[in-house]
Amino acid sequence: MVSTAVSAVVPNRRPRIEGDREAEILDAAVRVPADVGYDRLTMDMVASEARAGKATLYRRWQNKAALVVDAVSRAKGIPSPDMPSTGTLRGDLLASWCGREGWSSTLPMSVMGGLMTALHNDEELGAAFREIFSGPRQALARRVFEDVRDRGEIADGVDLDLVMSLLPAVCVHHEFVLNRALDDVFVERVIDAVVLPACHAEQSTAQAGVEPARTVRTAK
Amino acid sequence: MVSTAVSAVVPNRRPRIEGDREAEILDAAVRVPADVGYDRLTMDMVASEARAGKATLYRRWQNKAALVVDAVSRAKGIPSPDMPSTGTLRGDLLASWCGREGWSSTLPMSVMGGLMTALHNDEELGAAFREIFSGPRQALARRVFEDVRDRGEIADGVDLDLVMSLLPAVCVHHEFVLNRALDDVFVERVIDAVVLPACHAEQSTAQAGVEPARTVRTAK
Amino acid sequence: MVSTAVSAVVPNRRPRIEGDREAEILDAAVRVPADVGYDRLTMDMVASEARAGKATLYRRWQNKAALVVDAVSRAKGIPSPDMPSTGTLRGDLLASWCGREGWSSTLPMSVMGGLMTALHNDEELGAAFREIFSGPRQALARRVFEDVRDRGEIADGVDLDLVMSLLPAVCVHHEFVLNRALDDVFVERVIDAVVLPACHAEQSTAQAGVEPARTVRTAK
Amino acid sequence: MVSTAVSAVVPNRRPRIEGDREAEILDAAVRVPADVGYDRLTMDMVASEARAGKATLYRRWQNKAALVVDAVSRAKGIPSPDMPSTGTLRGDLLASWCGREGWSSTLPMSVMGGLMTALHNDEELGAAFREIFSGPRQALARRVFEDVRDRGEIADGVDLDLVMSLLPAVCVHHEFVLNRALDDVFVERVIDAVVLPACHAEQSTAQAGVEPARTVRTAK
DNA sequence: CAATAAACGAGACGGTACGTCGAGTCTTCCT
DNA sequence: AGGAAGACTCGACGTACCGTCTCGTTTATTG
Repeated sequence: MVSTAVSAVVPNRRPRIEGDREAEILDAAVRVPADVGYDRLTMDMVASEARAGKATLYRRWQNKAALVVDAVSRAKGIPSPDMPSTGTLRGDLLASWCGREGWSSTLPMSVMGGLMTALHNDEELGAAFREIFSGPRQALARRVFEDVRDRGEIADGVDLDLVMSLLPAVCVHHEFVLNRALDDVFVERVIDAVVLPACHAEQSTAQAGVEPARTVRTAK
Repeated sequence: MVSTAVSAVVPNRRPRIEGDREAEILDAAVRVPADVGYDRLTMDMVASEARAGKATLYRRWQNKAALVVDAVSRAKGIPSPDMPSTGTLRGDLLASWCGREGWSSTLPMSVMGGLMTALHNDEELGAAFREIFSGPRQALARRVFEDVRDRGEIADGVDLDLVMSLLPAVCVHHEFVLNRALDDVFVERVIDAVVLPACHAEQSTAQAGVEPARTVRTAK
Repeated sequence: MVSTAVSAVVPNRRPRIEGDREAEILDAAVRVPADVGYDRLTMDMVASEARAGKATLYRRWQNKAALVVDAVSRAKGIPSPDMPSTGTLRGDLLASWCGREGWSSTLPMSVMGGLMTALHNDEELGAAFREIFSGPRQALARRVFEDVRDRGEIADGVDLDLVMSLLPAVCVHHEFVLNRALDDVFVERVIDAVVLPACHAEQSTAQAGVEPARTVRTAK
Repeated sequence: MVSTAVSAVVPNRRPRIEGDREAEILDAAVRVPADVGYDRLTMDMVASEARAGKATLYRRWQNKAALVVDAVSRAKGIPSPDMPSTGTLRGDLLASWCGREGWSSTLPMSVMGGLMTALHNDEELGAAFREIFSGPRQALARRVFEDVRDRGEIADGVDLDLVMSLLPAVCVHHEFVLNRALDDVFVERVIDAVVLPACHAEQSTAQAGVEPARTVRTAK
């Protein structure tokens, strides 16, 4: 479990100024690896950058990965939930994904890449990451998409979880698998060519009549 | 550059059975980490599993990541290029993604997660990975999609590269970011709800008249 | 300088029961390490054993070694100066060294071994130790030996300081260097075979005529 | 167990030049702490002085103490067993204890003080120390004393082990407990005033008739 | 009796060294 | 000659303990 969660749940005996030092350390942790990347980042670097003892680091975070997850989450900030609607799904997506505040500006994208290993090896850490980092972002996205559906812009029967994940999925793939730079132009194209069509598609099982999937699957 | 390329281009001094030992080592490398994941895999493990000296490993591969990339590529195998067309895009996709031979069966998905770090930190390695692993798969997919387009099943103006990447993108995101298991049912749903709609969408810039993106972007 | 001196000299602002708490802590310090030895003893152990804060410990003693020196001194107790004479040197030595009250019963001999390091590295601490621990014992011994000499049992010209130190020296060597258990039988043998002969020896420089040390020393 | 013993007993699979690197490291270990003392000496210091990895140190020695014991033993050297007899016990003792080659020159006396802790806490290490360091010295001394006894210079019934230990005992006590510098003059005085009288004393149980120890011990 | 200020318990903190582990290199021996 | 075996350097990891510091909380003396 990551510290943020812990300090929120467990009422520490001595509240202290509460999270004071923690914040400084996380800042330092983000400051340091901006240029080095996750696994060239050492705990000693963070410690000396924050003028902290390593013991202090390990008292609050179980290990390096946990600290970095926390630091990255803080650095990216939780997207402001009071994002004003632009009236259309297209507008909302562009607003939240493009520009200085958008996903593209996720400064430590390289750091996230480095975390993949740890996130997959340590189930608990992965859970913390999804809770702290992905969670709020998904919640925000879901709210946006629900609003839009309620306004009738999304066809009935469309799997909200799926369409919601399209933009992140394509962007992550673009960045990590294809190793291509992400820019606003690309994001816009994806929205127009993928997300909106998926939202407007008739019920996704409509084509079942054309050709049953059974055939293929039984073939294997 | 990774060994496969090297050993293909450079005529090894000692002809030997040619690549014989290499294959054994790669097999060992896949055998070992099936359960441990990339960074719990050590070179010593591979060496002793293959009954080889570490020096031998480093003689053929520049480092651990290069070896694992090679091993994973071999293990997954290059998809057979002579996949018969089923007559529809939907059928072709289901055929190549589902079942025992499909993406879902990519055994060392956990290993790939571990490689992310290395792929991002080492540009050369990333290139090798994309060439050896992604390359053939993308080429195959491209051939399929081009065939389909030539048969008229994909609207004009659709960005082939983009729609081609949709299925992998969503699957990778599902597995790595959401940490959910991939199965044939999910793949089928994605095909129906995302890929096909994107293929049938009218020219992706058509909606520009409805509402110019400019407006929104300037708004932020 | 060690606390005992300090607290005696400086009139504490708040008189309190005066030294009350100090005694409790020293007792705790002796209680704890009975089985662990000096450097497996931690200040936290002492603190929690005494239900005291570490700050309290460091307010009274400069460091761990100072505390342990004090604790050991107290534990051993200062030998009662009113030891009755038995009429012979042999009797006095046996009386003060053997039995339950004797040196052999110096419970924290293992602790003393652990102090060696600190005593040698920290000159000030060593001085305090010699003053608090060795001092009173030497003074007592000196009084005994002087009495005995006055009674004529020790030859003139014998170096009192030297013969005084023989028994402690041999015992310490036995225990620490040879690592053999000390018991009353051994102490008695040393008295008879070493201490008494040295006391009865004619003037120790008498043999200088026999063979001058010069010869050898110049030889080097 | 300490490395010397190990490498002597266990026939290493690969003999190597045998002890090559080990010797270099021990030299470095002695070079470093000459001025700092045992516990200000760190493994990293030794490692970097010897241009060795810490892992190498820990592969050969179980811990810091074991390494230092080995290093000290080597540095002091095993006393040459072919010391020529001077014809008298007094001469032999002076020859072996005084001068540049003597005990006084035991350079790392401060280091030894630091080892006391470890020697007492770690039984195995203490045993190794006594075997490697004390052993040869005691053996040499025993040979000298036996020769002397055979020549008739030591009275019958004298406990050789005891008189043998007198000089070391008094010197160690002088140095460690009294914290006084050891010099040749002091050594000579001890020989004359303590060792020789003990050697010439009549059978050590002779005094039993004078006054039985029982009396005193029952008195307590 | 209430206010005040020192001393206190608790324990977080900076720092330093420990002992472990893995990557990648280098050496020795064997076949 | 080339490879297996494995020792080697390097450097990060996570732990332990020291001695300092900062909290709130007694506690005893004062007003």
